[in-house]
Amino acid sequence: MPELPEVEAYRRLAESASLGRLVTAVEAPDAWFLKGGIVARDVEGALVGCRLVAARRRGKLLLLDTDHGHTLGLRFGMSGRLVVDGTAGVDELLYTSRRDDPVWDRFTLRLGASGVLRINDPRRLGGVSLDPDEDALGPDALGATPAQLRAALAGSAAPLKARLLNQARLAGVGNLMADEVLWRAGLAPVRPAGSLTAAELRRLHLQLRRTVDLLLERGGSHLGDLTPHRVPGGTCPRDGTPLRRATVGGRTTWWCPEHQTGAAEVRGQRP
DNA sequence: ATTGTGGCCTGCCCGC
DNA sequence: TGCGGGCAGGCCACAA
Repeated sequence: MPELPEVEAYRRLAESASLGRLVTAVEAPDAWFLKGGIVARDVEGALVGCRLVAARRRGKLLLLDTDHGHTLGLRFGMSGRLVVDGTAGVDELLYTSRRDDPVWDRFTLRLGASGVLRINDPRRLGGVSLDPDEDALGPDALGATPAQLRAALAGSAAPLKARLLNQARLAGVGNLMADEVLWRAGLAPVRPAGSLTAAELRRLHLQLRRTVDLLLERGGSHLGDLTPHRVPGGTCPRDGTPLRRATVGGRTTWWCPEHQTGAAEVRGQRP
């Protein structure tokens, strides 16, 4: 499930392997994969004959800039892989096939005479857009300042985790990383987002930064310390308490009821 | 406005 | 051995 770490790996791959190259053709066999009301001809018209000049990322959105001013936006859903000239951006993804079946190539750029940049996405949950509205996304989770994190959470009655997953508020955190960050910060996902004390906000910011760095280093959002324990019967790797499972913010959520503190404890009560 | 829900899509895994 | 039902989750439309 590509979250920030995977998409950053894709960005680095695109940057190292595709910049400066000429787009010679576009293959978009799946109309569903084109978002924002565009058709294959639109993408061709915007990109063929251009060179790729920058590979940027905002949250889970990969942005490829061209020298003619257009920007290609690539989304990977949970099962999309970026492959450039046969090199995949990440080794494996959780919750999807490890195979690289050509029929799952949903979008392809031909680069130069023989190069290929393509999205291989078994479940078609990703998509491609032209000149996407980057400011529809909040600040990137990588490098978000304490003030930006505070602003993303302030005044909200929504569950803390739901707010962390809201890409318009903070871009890049997905389900697994949210559980990992909250576990590390010792905060219950069901806490109202706006209920955090200043000390808790500092703790959350610190652990967000550390977790993003760690998962970037390890190379995947599924490589956190909590992830292996997000299974029936799983226990907290910190204190051994049986983990709790519930749907929070519409997603399967696992947390430790012992050390991830809830609203009751904030008010000085023990559950 | 904010918050919650369901559906998209399809491969994979479990239990029968 | 094959089959069917859950399940996974990023994102979006829609409802309250």
